[in-house]
Amino acid sequence: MPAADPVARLAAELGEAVGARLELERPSDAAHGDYATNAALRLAPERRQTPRELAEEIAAEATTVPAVERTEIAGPGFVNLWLTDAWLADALDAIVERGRDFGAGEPERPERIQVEMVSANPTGPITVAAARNGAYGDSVARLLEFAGHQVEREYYYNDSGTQMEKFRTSVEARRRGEEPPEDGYRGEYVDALAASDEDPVPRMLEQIEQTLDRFRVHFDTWTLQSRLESRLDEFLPRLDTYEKDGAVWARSSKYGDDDDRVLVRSPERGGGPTYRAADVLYLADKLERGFDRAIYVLGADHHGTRNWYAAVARMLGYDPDRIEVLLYQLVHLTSGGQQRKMSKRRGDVVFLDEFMDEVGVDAARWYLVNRGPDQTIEIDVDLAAERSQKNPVYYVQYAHARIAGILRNAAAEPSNALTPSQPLEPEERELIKRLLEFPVVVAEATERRGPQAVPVYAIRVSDDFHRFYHEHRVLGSDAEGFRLALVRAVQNVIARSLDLVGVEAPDRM
RNA sequence: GGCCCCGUAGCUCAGUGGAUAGAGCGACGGACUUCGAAUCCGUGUGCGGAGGUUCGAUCCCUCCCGGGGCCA
Repeated sequence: MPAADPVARLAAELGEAVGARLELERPSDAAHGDYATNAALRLAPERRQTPRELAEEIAAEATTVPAVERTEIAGPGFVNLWLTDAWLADALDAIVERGRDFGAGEPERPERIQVEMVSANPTGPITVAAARNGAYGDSVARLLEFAGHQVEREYYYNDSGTQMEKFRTSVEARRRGEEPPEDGYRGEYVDALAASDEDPVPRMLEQIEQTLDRFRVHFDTWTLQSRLESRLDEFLPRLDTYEKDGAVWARSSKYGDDDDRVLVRSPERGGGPTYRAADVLYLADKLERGFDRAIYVLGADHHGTRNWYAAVARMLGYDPDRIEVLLYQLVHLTSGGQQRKMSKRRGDVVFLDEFMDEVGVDAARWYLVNRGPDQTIEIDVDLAAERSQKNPVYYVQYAHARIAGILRNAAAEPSNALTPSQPLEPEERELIKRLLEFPVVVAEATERRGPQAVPVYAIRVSDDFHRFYHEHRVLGSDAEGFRLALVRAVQNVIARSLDLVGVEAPDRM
């Protein structure tokens, strides 16, 4: 736990007084105090005491800590704690002190991490499905950076496979005024590419990069599959392989995969390396480049590759824990209550650019990372496009803009120093405690690779802020200086939360 | 047939061992002479089913039912 986290410090202090490590959580019901601990329930068996007895002892010890105003034992053995206003005011100071870095991690050993994402072959514009990959992967990357790691984002694509051939053939067919082949690519973008004589692949890549830049996903490196393929001969001897039916197989089942896999096709089948061979080379390439950890962000249809990658890592003598495969489920769009088709083949797929045109970049990012990766997303495009109170992304942004408004109107020097309200108003206490959750929220979101916790949290902060704002004035109040510090801290946390999921925090709306 | 994901309010979804399970949308009613009403306040229904582990299960385990996906 970072030392800058006041709650963690308090938990440590209490733990010392009690003689055991304990955790504090915010009870769902305010009647149960500011914080509560279940330490008595956890420790009762090993201490051979009843939970209630132990809770009595813990509660008694806890009152020796200055921050604790009073305690209460409840339920089967919870210890509920009420904290002094002074502690909460100090905690706010600590938050303000960190500024926009409040909640940032300080890992003992920062890692160098590669996040490879999107990686759609340049046979067409980025789709909404691929955009979920980018929204998810980029948010995980931002979280890891905020946690103190060094992150590089990479886009990998196959510039030489059969799909690329098919793509080029399709464009060429259009240039001759013909229909693309049966299983080829079609659609307005193919016609547009056919209108010029240039190689369509670089142009497509350029368009993809532009789209993703607009989506605020920026890549450090772009890697071509063809660059790796030349190294196959170098790597085959390092793998556990055998020949069967004229093909070269990896004995991956021995290393945890479900089956053995073909690396080089038999001469009758063309004799070339399979995409699995490219997987091997790419995985080795990543780890050779010195990343402590290589994260793959893949659609759930690739779930079978998890065991395969781990097997490859083992075969090559790498720690498989350095490889991480993050999977996410599909995206469906609905508008007017109707589900939109998402088939690429039929050409009725929704492209990310259209989606952003329709709902805006902020809403696009928000709605694509708003749900857990394991959850199939259904986005109501009509709602997402609505710039109103109905739309949570604007609800959060509005809280930020409202605060910016207060700060604009504030005099250079507050009318008084950081004198808190006496006593603290309930809305102020709630708001401070909410801000104090932030380091835990981001740490867990990072650990679980679950960025959806961040927007969910941002809504709660905004809730608490709007309620505070409605009840109390900042400017001209007896606690003006204190409240200015409070709302500035809220603004910082909202801005950071939004930034972690790639959404802007406007000062005006 | 094997594997993966999901099943929580009318709808879309949060909630990965704690107390009386939350939010948005949809519905209805109320609040602006004051820092931005894109705001606030109020009104309702729910953990697919059956066992098990645990002081305690929406959460972990097993089986069943239902939806989606991948492979064969």
